[in-house]
Amino acid sequence: MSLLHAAHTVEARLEEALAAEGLSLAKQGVLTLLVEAGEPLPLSELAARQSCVRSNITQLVDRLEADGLVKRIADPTDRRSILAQLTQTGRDRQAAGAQRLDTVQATFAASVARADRAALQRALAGFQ
Amino acid sequence: MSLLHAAHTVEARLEEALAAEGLSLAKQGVLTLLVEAGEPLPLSELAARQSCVRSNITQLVDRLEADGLVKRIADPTDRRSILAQLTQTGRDRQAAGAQRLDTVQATFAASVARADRAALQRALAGFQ
DNA sequence: GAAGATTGAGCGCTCAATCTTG
DNA sequence: CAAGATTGAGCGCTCAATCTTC
Repeated sequence: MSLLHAAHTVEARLEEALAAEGLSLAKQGVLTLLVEAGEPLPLSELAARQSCVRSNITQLVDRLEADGLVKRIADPTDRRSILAQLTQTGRDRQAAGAQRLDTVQATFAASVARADRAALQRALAGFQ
Repeated sequence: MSLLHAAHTVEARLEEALAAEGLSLAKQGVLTLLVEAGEPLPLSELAARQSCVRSNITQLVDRLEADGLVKRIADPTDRRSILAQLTQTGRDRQAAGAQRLDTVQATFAASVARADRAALQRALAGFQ
């Protein structure tokens, strides 16, 4: 139960760090998927990988496109599908965001005693 | 980092359990504060105890009132203040919700090895 | 002026309904 | 008919602005 409280605290700090780049965890998540893929991805593929609903991605990409971080392009192989393509700004911003996240993550990791780390991993894995 | 994922999983299950009573974690949180207080509370007091913004409580109480679980009444000691008062339905529903939460919580607690419990508590506390 | 509550706008998420293309 | 995307409505949350009361 303190799990929810702890997660809320951690999430708030990560959001705060990303806000310095004009990003959010949701936006950074999509940008990172696109960077890792190395090519444009269909919106439905993004939804599947984020295990969320398609309409969520529609709106998220709306905002990413308004920010100039992503562009919608047609899928040559299927006219129903729409691909999300990173812009150069999007690529740069993702890298900056990842850097910010790493810093915060290191702070939290340091707060967990070495002896507790394995137990924490085990316990969290058990919740899946 | 798997912390966020685990918390999301747990939260989803708790929400699902409360949905069976037409409740949510947010609604149950406010109802529980009122039950524990044993008397009507000012909206700003609810916001303070949930450590959230006042306008959040305004809208949450709007929905609770629409559900017939809570009533807004005037504060006799301060005409700026508005008190949230439980209805009988609200009291009953909170008890039912608490029961549902206990069940789910027991399930998760059982999934954590006894040996890992102390370490988990320590680690989570360190995140505050 | 400061503290109470509310409103409007926006983010992130869900669901149900719709429209186009396969 | 099924799969792609979108729209509209709603929950839960934040912030900035407003209005009333202290």
